[in-house]
Parts: sequence; structure tokens; C-alpha cells
Amino acid sequence: MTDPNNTNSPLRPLRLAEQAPLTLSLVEQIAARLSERIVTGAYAPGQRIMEQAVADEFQVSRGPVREALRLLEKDGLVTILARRGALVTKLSIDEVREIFDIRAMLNGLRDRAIAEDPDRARHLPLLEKSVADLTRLARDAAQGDAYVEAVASLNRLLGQMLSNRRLKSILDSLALQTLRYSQLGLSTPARRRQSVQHWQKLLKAIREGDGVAAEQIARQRVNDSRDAAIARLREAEKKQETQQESLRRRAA
Amino acid sequence: MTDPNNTNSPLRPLRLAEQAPLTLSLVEQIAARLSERIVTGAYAPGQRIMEQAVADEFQVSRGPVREALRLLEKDGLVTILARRGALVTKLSIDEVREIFDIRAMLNGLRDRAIAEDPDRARHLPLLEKSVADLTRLARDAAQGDAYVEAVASLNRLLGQMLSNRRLKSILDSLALQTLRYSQLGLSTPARRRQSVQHWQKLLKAIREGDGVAAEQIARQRVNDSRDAAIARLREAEKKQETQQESLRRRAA
DNA sequence: GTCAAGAAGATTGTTGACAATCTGACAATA
DNA sequence: TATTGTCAGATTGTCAACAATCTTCTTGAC
Repeated sequence: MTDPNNTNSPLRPLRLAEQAPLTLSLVEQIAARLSERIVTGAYAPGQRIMEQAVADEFQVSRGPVREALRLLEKDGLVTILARRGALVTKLSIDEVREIFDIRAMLNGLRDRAIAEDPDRARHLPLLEKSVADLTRLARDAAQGDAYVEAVASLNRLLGQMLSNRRLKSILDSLALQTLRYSQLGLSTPARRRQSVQHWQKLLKAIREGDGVAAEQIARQRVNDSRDAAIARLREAEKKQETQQESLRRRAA
Repeated sequence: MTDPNNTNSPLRPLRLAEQAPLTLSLVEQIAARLSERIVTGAYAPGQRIMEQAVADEFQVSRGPVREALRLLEKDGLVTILARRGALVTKLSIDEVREIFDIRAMLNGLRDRAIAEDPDRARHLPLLEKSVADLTRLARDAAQGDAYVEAVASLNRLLGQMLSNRRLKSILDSLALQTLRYSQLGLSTPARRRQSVQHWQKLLKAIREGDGVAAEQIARQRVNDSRDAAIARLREAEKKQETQQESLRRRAA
């Protein structure tokens, strides 16, 4: 499989803890590499990840790999079964819906908190610029990927404006888990135009300090993403079924 | 009580994985024991937990202890600092408020989902009985602890009625983190009478399938708990300050 | 008396080896 | 043919030792 392994090389060069708090520990480096492979699909859902294989690849012992897998489990990216090891988490459509439902509530809480923050004016210019970027990208049908990236950037910005660290941490984790699916919801120009309207309304609510409106808009936005993502997943599932059927027919 | 395993002794006897999925792995046993000590206050907030000491006590090596501490970190019970080890998490009043804010939203989602579940009638009898118990206990000022336990039991029941497993898992984790503080909110008979009214209204909303009302009630209930807990924490903080002051005066 | 530098001890991070368990294949039996 | 038993290989669980790092105490200079 051409397994490119991306930039595959030992992790050793980056030694940890040279006093700067920005260096990642060995465990975190391993977790980051594995995380990327899962989110990008290089590791397929359901695939087994074996400790020794990862340890050999990165030229470390199994200990840190083991801990890294536990970190990924915390973020829901892998599922660890006793005596069976780690599997890349495979979400059913119902589970995707459940995660989006939680995100809708918590994004509502986040955006309300931001809109009601007396100190929010400090971040408003950046926010205005970010939404303007989004508006520009939404007009160009060719800029699908750039739009997705801009939405992610906007969400990071909102995360920075949020004082509730625990909420931010939960939201980050849930977003990571559905990253593979969220983008499905922004795959058509029509959806992106709808999306940008939501963001414009949210910006207005924040500017005016209208927390109730901000919460309402956030919930609606996530629910729309959810419905779009689920519709796409249903299509993909149907397609896969017919493929399997044709395979079976060929085998018979 | 009655429990069991509360005694302090080596964990060895219970070997793991005798095919039954109910046996706890060594790591989970250690995590459960440590978790209990933190929640009950046997380990004080801010206290350091050292791997070797725990390993010696339970007569295992540091490996499983290390993993158990990571599990507790996932639940927010300990905070792990690089090269410094694990500390029992110490929550500021603001952090307690933040957690309660998240719980309010997610309990709202939970109770709405339950009220809108077409299959909810199956659990209604148990729920009715549980609220009736609560009503009875609320009348008796001497039954404070029993009331707290009954509320916990009712919450467990609602958790079982919930199909969204991820929501349940997040709620369980948040509840565990604030367990030391939630009880503060039910410490007076007046508060318990207010609490039982909320539960009665929630029961009615679930019976009638009124999801919006259920959500509204849940949020209000958690917000009330939050305010009561915070008021108590403020008192405790003030008391501690005066104590420290008198200590300082004595030293001088 | 206060502060800085350095040494000693304590603690976490990492490793490789061994033990326990699981998986899958093959053979024996009904 | 289908079911059960056994075995070998693979994989995770656990351990003890070593390395890297942090903390604390001592020492010395100002």
C-alpha cells in the first residue's frame, strides 16, 4: 500500500524537556503522529494498532507507545480492549449523531459565554476579520478545502476567547472525534453559503452581547452540520453496501 | 458499605481476565481504590501521589500504578505534571462553577432525550418509586445522607435510561469531579425540599413527554446546586483564611 | 542575613525481558 | 460435516533496573 507513513523517521532527535514547556514529551510526540494518521484516514476505522509495531517504527520501547495509545483512547480516537489492544475507533451513524448532539449543547454554552463576556471587545477585530475571510471564501466554489480550514481557524479563535478551560478541552476532544465527518457537511457550495450566514449572525450576536441568540445560533449551526454529515454518511454506507453486494455476486 | 474491598491489602488475589468481562483489571482495581480515597477526602486536594509508594502498598510494580494514575487524570481526579508526578486535583471556586455550567447543559440534554424517548414508559415505574423515596426522605431532616444517596441512585437510573453512551460517560466523569462539592448543596432541609420539587416536576415532564420542560428543569436544578455549592465553598474559604491568620499571629 | 552555586537524594521516564492470555489452525471425535 | 480439544505463535500485562530530571539541602560569598 505505498504506505508512505508520511514523514517516517525515528523520533529521537527531539529530546524532551529542555526546560521550555513547548517541547512535547516522547509520549505526546507518538500520540500526535498516531492521531494524525487516524484523523487523515491513513489508519482505517477498525484497524488494529499493535504496540510492538509502532515501537519498532519509532524506535522506542513499548512503554511510551502504550501510554500514547491511552491518550488517544481518552480522545476517543482508539478503543482499547483488554488483552486485545487498540483498535481505531469506528463510529456508527448513531454515535456520530450522539457526538454532534453533545457538541450542539456545548457549543451553545461556549458561544453564549463569549457573547456575555464583558471583556469580549478585545477579540472582536480578529473575529471580524475571520468572518470576513470566511465570507470571501464562501463565494468561490473552488475554495472548499480553504473554507473548511477557515472554519477550523475561527473555531480555534473562539476557543481562545473562552475562559472555561474544561469546556474547551471537552469541545476539542469531541471535535477531533468528528473531524473525519464534520467536513462532509461543508462539501457543497450551497452548504457553505448557509454556514457563512450562521457565522455572520453569531458575530452580530457576540458584538451585541446577546448570549441567548448566540447560544441559539450555535445550536442551530451544529445541528445543521450534524444533519449534513449524517446524510453524507448514509450515502456512503449505501454505496458501500452495493459494492459489497456486487463483490458477493462476482464470487458466486 | 459492606464493601469489600475497602480494606487495605495486596490486590493480588483477584486475577484478571477469567473471561468474565466483569472482573476488573489490575490497573482498574488500583484506579478504583485511589479514586475512592480522593473522593472521600482521604487524599487531600493538592496532595502528591507517588508511584513507588502506591506500588509498595498494593505490592505491584510501578507500571500498573502509572496507568491507573493516567486513568484518574482522564476523570480529572488527579493532575499529572511532567516530571513531577500526580497531584490530587484541587479545584478553585471558578473551576467548580465551570464544571457545574457544563453539567447543567448536558443534564438538560440528558433529561430532554429521556423525556422524548418513545420507549421511556418501560422505566417509569422505577422512576416513580425513586422520586417517591426522595419525597419521603426530604420530609425527615435527619435523613440528609440518605437523601444524598437517593439522589445519586436516581441519577444512576436516569443514566441507564439514556441511550447516548458518550453523554453518559462525560456526565459520569463530571459528576465524579464535583462529588466532593455537590453534597454541599443538599446540606440543609430547606435545600432538600427545593430539590425534591425539581425532581417531581422532572418526573411529570418525562411522563408527559415534554422534552423542552425536562431540559429547562434540569438546567435549573443543576444551577441551583451550583449556587448552593459555591456559597458553601465561599464560607469554607473564608473560615480557612481566618484560621491561617490566627496561625500566623500565633507564630509571630 | 540573603542569595547563588553545587552536590546528594528522590522521583519520574524509559527500557528490555518475562509471564499471562488470546487467536487461529489443525487434528480428533461424534 | 460439524463440533470439540490441543497446540504454537502472537500480543498484551507486568516487572525490575537504569537513565534523565527535579527538589532539597548544604556550602560559600557578599
